[in-house]
Amino acid sequence: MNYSRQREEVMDQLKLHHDHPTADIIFAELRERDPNISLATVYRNLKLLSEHGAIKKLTFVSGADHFDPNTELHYHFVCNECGRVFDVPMKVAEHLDQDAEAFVPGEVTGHELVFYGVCDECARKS
Amino acid sequence: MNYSRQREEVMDQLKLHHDHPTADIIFAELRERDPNISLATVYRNLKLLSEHGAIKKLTFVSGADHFDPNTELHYHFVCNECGRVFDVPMKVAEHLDQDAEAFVPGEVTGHELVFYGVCDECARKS
DNA sequence: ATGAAATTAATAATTATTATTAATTTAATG
DNA sequence: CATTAAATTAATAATAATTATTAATTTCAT
Ligand SMILES: [Mn+2]
Ligand SMILES: [Mn+2]
Ligand SMILES: [Zn+2]
Ligand SMILES: [Zn+2]
Repeated sequence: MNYSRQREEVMDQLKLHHDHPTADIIFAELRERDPNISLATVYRNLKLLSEHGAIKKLTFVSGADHFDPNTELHYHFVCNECGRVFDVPMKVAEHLDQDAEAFVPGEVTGHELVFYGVCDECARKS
Repeated sequence: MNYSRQREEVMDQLKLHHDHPTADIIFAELRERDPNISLATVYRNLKLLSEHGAIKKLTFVSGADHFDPNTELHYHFVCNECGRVFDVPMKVAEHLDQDAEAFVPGEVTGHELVFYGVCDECARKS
């Protein structure tokens, strides 16, 4: 993987976020500093970076994928109203993979845990 | 929600599955018995049925949504090679929602837990 | 400096899903 | 049973998210 200015920009911009942005958000932000960068370039580099394990792709029940610069195993909370994605800094249940292994026709290498609910802000509105 | 023959067919066909099919698989199967059923009808009814809680929509890291006639809370194992989705009949960790609540800016109403790995069949092939 | 391989911007294509619409079906009511 | 308004359908168009194509540019080992 050669160096590219655009890839570095994508990585740097994502690292500024703690709110798990989508590709189009990163694109919109980069466009302000680099008005020639292409949306396909943002998608391609987010894909490459996640395939190389430099970032993490997060897929939830609907809409576009989200991206996380934090590749440590940790959990997320998704608001069913506004769709925002929050980190859940609780202790990771490492034992889960072993627990599951006994019930699975294969080898378990990891897990993802997502909590759903309504965030305080949305609860206040209704 | 009025009765419709097509909706009943979608529900019945999904209930025959233990392998979490996608909309296009249900469509292909129904077409054999009912050659006039439309793909949009399958999508619309899967959406309606899951909104009414009669079935469960499952979204994983890539590709199309999967559907599950079992609405009880339970976990899944996805093979990273073939993409197949297996049930994981381990005990459900009900306490997780309460554990998470302390770390979350909102109210947690549920969670989804997905295990990833390689199924035995795919492991044998490589 | 040279040149092969990698990357880009622009755009086309693809995939999964939802929306539109005119025709048909359902089900409540007289 | 006949009437009729609302729900549903098949067919198809449209949309949203993402990936592929391509010609031009950039990177980087030699
Ligand atoms: Mn995170
Ligand atoms: Mn299941
Ligand atoms: Zn919210
Ligand atoms: Zn497999």
